[in-house]
Amino acid sequence: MLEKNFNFAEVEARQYPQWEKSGVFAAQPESNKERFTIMMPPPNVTGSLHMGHALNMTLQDILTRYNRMKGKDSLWMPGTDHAGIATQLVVERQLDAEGKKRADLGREKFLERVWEWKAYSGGTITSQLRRLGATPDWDREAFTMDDNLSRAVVKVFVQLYKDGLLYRDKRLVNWDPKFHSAISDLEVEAREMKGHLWHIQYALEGEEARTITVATTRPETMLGDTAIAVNPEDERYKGLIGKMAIVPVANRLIPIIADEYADPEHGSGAVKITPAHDFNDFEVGKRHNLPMINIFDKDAHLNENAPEDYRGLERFAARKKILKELEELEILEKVENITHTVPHGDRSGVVIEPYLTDQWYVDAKTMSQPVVAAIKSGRTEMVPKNWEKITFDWIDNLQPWCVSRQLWWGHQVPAWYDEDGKVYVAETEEEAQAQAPGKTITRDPDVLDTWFSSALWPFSTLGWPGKNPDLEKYYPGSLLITGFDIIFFWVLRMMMMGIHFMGDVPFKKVYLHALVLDGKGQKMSKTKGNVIDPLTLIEKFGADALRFTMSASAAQGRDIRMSEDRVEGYRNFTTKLWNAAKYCEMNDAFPKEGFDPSKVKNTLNQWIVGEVLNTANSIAEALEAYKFNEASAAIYQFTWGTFCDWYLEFTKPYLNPVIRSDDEESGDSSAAQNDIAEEIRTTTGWVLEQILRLLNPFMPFVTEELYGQIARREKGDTLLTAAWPDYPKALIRKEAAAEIAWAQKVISEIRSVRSDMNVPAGAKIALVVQDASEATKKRLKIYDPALKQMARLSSIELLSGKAPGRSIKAIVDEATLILPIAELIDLDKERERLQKQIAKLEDDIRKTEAKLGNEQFVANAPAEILDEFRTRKVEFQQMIDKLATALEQLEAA
RNA sequence: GGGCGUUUAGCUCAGUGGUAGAGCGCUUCGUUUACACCGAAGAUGUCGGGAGUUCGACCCUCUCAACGCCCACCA
Repeated sequence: MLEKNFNFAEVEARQYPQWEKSGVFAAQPESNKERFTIMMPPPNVTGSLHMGHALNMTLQDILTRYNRMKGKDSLWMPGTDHAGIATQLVVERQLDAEGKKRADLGREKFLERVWEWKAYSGGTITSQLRRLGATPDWDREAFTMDDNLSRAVVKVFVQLYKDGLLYRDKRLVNWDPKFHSAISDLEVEAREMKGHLWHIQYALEGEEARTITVATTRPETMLGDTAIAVNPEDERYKGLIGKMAIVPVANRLIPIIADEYADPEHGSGAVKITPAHDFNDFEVGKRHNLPMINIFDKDAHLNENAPEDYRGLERFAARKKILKELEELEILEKVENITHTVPHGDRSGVVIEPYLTDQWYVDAKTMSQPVVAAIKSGRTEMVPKNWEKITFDWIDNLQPWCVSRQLWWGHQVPAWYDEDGKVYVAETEEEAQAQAPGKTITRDPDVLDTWFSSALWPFSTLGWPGKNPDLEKYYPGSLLITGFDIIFFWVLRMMMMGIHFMGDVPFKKVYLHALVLDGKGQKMSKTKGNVIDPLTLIEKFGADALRFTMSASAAQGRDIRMSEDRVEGYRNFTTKLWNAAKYCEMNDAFPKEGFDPSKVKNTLNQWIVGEVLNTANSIAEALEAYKFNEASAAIYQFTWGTFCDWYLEFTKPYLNPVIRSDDEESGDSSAAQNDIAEEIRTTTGWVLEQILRLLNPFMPFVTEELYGQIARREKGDTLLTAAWPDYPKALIRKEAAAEIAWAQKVISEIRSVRSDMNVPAGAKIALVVQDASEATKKRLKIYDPALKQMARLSSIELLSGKAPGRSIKAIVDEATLILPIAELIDLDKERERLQKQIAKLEDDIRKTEAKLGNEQFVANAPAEILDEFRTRKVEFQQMIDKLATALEQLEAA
């Protein structure tokens, strides 16, 4: 017997290890089944599960399970990422707490610490994925710093260097003064801030009375000025071009140059040029061969290129000091309050400094051209489609990708330098040495951007650069599911690398899902303290409920607001299913071997069997189109709304002898009734089993448990290996569906009337049908037990001619409901109800008539629409007539 | 500044060129042997404003507004 409630905690803990042990998560490279490959976006190895993962992983697991059931050889490749900066930061913080710095330990010891931390916390995220019920091929779990993946990184680096797509260059980078490292454009976050625009007068050489005014938001950088630029068309300054100005405080001479970059409309029209500390100025400087004076050190403190009393000052302290000095010199012409965007490090949170250094760059622009082609030709398709355009726009403005980081945790750059600074790129030190005979070489201390190694994920995890049969079979992947927030960081870079090294796109489709926000629509973040922990929800409502919430919320193109109410609602759904199964068990309604759903005779059974097919089709169709919300809605609606609310209720009278015994008029022999009951039991069991299969990808735990205990309680197989139902079209029986629709309508109407008339719940009423057609009579007979049970009727009587005077009627097709218990009825209320209904119908008729009276409509509307309007009108009129009769009779009473 | 998205029932959100939908919440009723984490019935909307295309617009076009996100070097 099933327990009273679904104990999800117990079931989850018991089921998962069994699944994993059974080995069905594993791909089957030897099989010749059609394959389904999906690469898990590797989470940070030392991280823990957040809502975004829960969404992302649930969707992947649903499709993996679905495809596995469809009989495909499914590879869901799991793994984790070393997450360079993030992980190094955590360990540095730990050291900090011990009062140490990473420099104290030295590189080797520090890396040992990081590996220790990885060993300690690295299992968290993967065990949490198991809690969620995810079924990737764990045996293949990869880590971006595994030996073979690291080999791939080196190989790629060297090859790109040889191909001229990777090079070392001295240019401005986004420098993070806190991490002492370069970061990529993508890791810079522009934050809007209040600031000032200072107008400063620079004196001209030789004519100290004349000045030229420049405007700047960063006065401290004037110590590195090497020119003033004015627009060549700017009449105000034409005469000054070629003259020299004096940088205040620094007392250095700089030329006044003409450059289009200076916008006469902006500021004073003259702009100071600081090539070493501004991206635009850098370009201007290159155009005019200006010297580049770097005035900062790696902490963004002023260095020896600044006047002596500024050296060592932090940049903002320097700003204060210089402003004070300018004021004293009375050359601070004015100060404007402005809001502007200031670049910040997305992880460090400090202001990013454009900084002149040597770094390694990937020629992303060149490499992304084939990516554009692949997307345009449809070799990789993005879902939703609008991301494709955004992608193209981004690629259009692509800058070289700075891939070196001045960190220790990561893949060390495979480049060596000799005493003269000449660089040797090679896979090993021996090879590098061979290129530099007789020289002493030292390795580049920098490591690569985390995303460099994850860009190789689709093939490095399959054994590349080795010759691995897996690579042949599973590349390119069928699908990538990830959040749109890492489309530039990761998706496109995988495409660049995949196309370059594998000669083919890494995946055929990319499904980009939205972000998970908190209940108020805010991004979840630790600093805001609004993070909802998926593990908490799993503990409270079960993994199935959380998974279903994720799936049901995943409409395309919209962020998801996470609310606990919704999870609770789907927890209730698991309970509902559990109880339905319990009901089946109580009624011996189990699936039977050899049962052929297309052979059922009873209308109810024919109908439900067709509904199962419709539902299965809807789910499959929705999943193939990545409409997870529609798929979820279909199975939810069928299970609860169709199976539980209607089918089980409809069939109860046939299964329950107590209810059936007071039905003596149905005319069926008890043998025939037994046959019906038997068919219902078998069908019910079959439907339950289909629900368990269809729902399994979404709610694996509860379905597996019920499958084991009810549906396949003797054989002990599992849904993991069960086939996705493939039904014959013959299951659809239109006539049966129409019959049941009629019965549903009758029952709903009777219920509605009962309720409106305040008939006490316990009181049974009679349905008296006047002048019924033969078809209606037949139907009434077929659904007699169901009508009595579900609409709480005492009897159904057939009358011809006028109904008894003191009765009240409501209309259900031709059926007339008569309530002989006049005392129970509030006449005024009933009159009001009828009048209201009539008024509404009359209004509907007016609208319909107006429509049909419109010549253009009649001329242009398609036939079926026109017909619909005509029948509609007739129906409305019939109902009004019947209601009017009822009202008449009411008045008579 | 550029781009994108959103605006539908009290809340969270689906949705389609042909008389508006779900879940939650709310109201009323209900201990009928699966289920109160339940069942039945019900109320609530000029589908953001305006204009246009169409026989017909919540859906297509334009425009305005509000909110959100992304991108951007304007000193």
